[in-house]
Amino acid sequence: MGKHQNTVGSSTYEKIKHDIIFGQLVPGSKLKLELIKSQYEASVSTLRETLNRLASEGFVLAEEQRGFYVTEVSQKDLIEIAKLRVLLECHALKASVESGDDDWEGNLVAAHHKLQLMEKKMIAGDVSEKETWKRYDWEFHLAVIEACNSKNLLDLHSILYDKYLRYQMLVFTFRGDEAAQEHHKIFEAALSRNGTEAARLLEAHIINGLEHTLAAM
Amino acid sequence: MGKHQNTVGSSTYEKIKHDIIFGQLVPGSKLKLELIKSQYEASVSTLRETLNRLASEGFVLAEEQRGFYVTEVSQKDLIEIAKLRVLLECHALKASVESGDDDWEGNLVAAHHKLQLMEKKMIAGDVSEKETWKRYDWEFHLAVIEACNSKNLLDLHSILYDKYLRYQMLVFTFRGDEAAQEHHKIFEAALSRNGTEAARLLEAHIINGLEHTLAAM
DNA sequence: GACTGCAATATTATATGATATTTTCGCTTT
DNA sequence: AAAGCGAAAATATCATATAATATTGCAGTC
Repeated sequence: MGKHQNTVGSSTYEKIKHDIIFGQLVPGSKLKLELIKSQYEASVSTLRETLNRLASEGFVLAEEQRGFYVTEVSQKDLIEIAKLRVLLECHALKASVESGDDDWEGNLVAAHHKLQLMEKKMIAGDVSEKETWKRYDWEFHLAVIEACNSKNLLDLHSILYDKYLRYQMLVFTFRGDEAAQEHHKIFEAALSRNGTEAARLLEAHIINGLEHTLAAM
Repeated sequence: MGKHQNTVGSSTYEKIKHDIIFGQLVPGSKLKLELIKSQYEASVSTLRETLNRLASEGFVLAEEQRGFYVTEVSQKDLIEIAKLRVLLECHALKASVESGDDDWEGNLVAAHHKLQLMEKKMIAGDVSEKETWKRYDWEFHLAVIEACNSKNLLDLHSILYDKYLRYQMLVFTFRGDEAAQEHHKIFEAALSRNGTEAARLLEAHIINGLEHTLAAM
């Protein structure tokens, strides 16, 4: 399954989104078209398409007739996002745990296993694979809620996750063993179909991450 | 405060979104660029910007290298949207009722009053101002939750409301007195700062609307 | 005779550079 | 200071060129 050929549009979308989330494009900075044109090797129109998409997802601010800006960050915004993530992700978790089938379980076990391996590496001091860790964390959280049976909910969650991630990357300090244990407990509760408990643990996990990030801002 | 001059981009965005919500553009139909170019009097680039925005909001499906389509409708999708609206709007309501100040109350009273007037008209048989009714309904629901203190939440809600509205318009049959009474009860509970009760009523209101719409599909 | 595979053609989407508007900013004048 | 006036810079829009997909028509095969 080769990754399918990319259009200029979709690959600049990925690149710019990535650069916003990982802090290469600093919050509040102006995205002058001529400037980023050379940086991302795409024409003005293509960039405008991309920036419009990112604007409606909330990563970019589009000011009518005066250009595009990387969305600002603030403690208030982070708190809002964390709370929304709790609301949506816990809701999805409960639904998912109730209706997940064997495929769901298999996927979840695999995702947890991979995440755990990566966490061990990072706890041991190897922080070189930040991006892979991020992907595994994402895949784990997605695997838990994937059986929630609502595409709309998963789509919203995906954007919230990325916004939350952006704040984590902003202050990047790995929470280490603590977060790993939380993941493990969520995993166990979900697998034993204890939705209420899993949701409680997930909420604590997100709020702990929030406080960790807030403290570092 | 005159409505500020519109760019071609933002006005075609409004128009196309409107035409999707109100059914002028039929679900599943292809949005061929050359065709809609003449229809909306904008260039291909401008249209692509617009369609990309609508795609990330979920009103349009963008299929890489094979164009844009009006998002399909389905009962499953409607149910998902209604459930999400319950989740987000009830949450926002409780927060709003807890922290709303005098301005919030004033706004809410005004919005409810206008909606009530319009509902009386419509119950009396005048269905000519569908669009105005829609706006007042929106303004009322927004007024209730506006003090929730989360821009992120309000933004998500706004899109969900429009998606829900699209289904209502699809089968348009006014629920009349029933809905009007529900609105009134929600209003009273919110004003008397009974968040739990107001949320319960709001949930019932949305679910009743859902069932009404499902039955008519 | 219907079906499959392939090549030529037409249609459509994507991407670009050029042009028209609008905003920004420094300079002058009051 | 504040307001008014350009020149410069940036954004918004467009028409066109390029690349991809869909369609059609024709051979060869079962």
